Amino acid sequence: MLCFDIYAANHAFARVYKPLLDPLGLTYPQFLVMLVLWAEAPLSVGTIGKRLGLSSNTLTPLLKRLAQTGYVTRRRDGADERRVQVDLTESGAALRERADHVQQCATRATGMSLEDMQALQDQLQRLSAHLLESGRA
Amino acid sequence: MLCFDIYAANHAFARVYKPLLDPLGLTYPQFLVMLVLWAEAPLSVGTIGKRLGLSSNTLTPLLKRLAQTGYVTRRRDGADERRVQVDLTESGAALRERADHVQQCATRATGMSLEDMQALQDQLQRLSAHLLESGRA
DNA sequence: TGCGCTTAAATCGTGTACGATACAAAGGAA
DNA sequence: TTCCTTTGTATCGTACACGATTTAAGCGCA
Repeated sequence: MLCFDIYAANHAFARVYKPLLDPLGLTYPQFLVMLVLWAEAPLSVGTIGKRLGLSSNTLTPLLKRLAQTGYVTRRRDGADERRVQVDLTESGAALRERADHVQQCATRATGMSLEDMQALQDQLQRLSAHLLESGRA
Repeated sequence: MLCFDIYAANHAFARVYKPLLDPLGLTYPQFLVMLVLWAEAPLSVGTIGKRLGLSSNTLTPLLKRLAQTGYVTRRRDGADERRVQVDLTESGAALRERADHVQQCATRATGMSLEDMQALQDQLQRLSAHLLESGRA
């Protein structure tokens, strides 16, 4: 079963990342949120959720922990008081360099060439698109 | 990032399976455990864990829920009282037919040919093996 | 026989995930 | 304006996932 192998690969990645992320004070999902913010910040809770496929019920407590750790700030958008803008702190932005090293370690751990990795990513993206599409039908 | 795409694909699968599994009274992880048991039963808690990469701290409550639903039984192994043998009930074994239909729906939802799917599974299995290997080094 | 080491489950605390719901702010129609 | 609907977060309850610890059952060896 394909779902089985993806489940296993996801676990395997989480296990590779955990010892690398522990010194940074990040969990694996928190790291994924930071990846999104390093690419573009500030972002609203909802926008982060769209990028990761998560909703506020998961993100709100996660972001509160990131804020408590001191990597992000959360404040109401002045223009639209419904929105909460999440931004990087200086400390959160500075973490990016150390995170790059984490990525390199993780990439090495896959044992794959960059071309194979890119091909696999393309396949997975097509797969996800198909699965989500069929969910709406 | 590859980890990102695998994370997304795993979520996408969970979302496809949820509406299919709800009528069966199973969650996605519970379904994975049932897959293992349908392939071979009875099995000890530890053996199920090896197949799925989970330990007793996750499996014990999950198996208790499966037992409460009436799909499995849990009893101490007479030969080795440390072990708990998990076996299918009549109802749990009978569920297999309905589950086959779920698998067909999910397979269709991938939008992939059987050959492509097999190739992707092989890649993922090699990837997981590499990741787990590098974790021990 | 007895002592210690290992192994198998269970338990505990923390942190995701998610459906359902609540609630306040925004935006529109009468 | 007033009401109604939509939108963006937050909250609640249930169910994984996992590190750390606990407990009990084998097992080995002096």
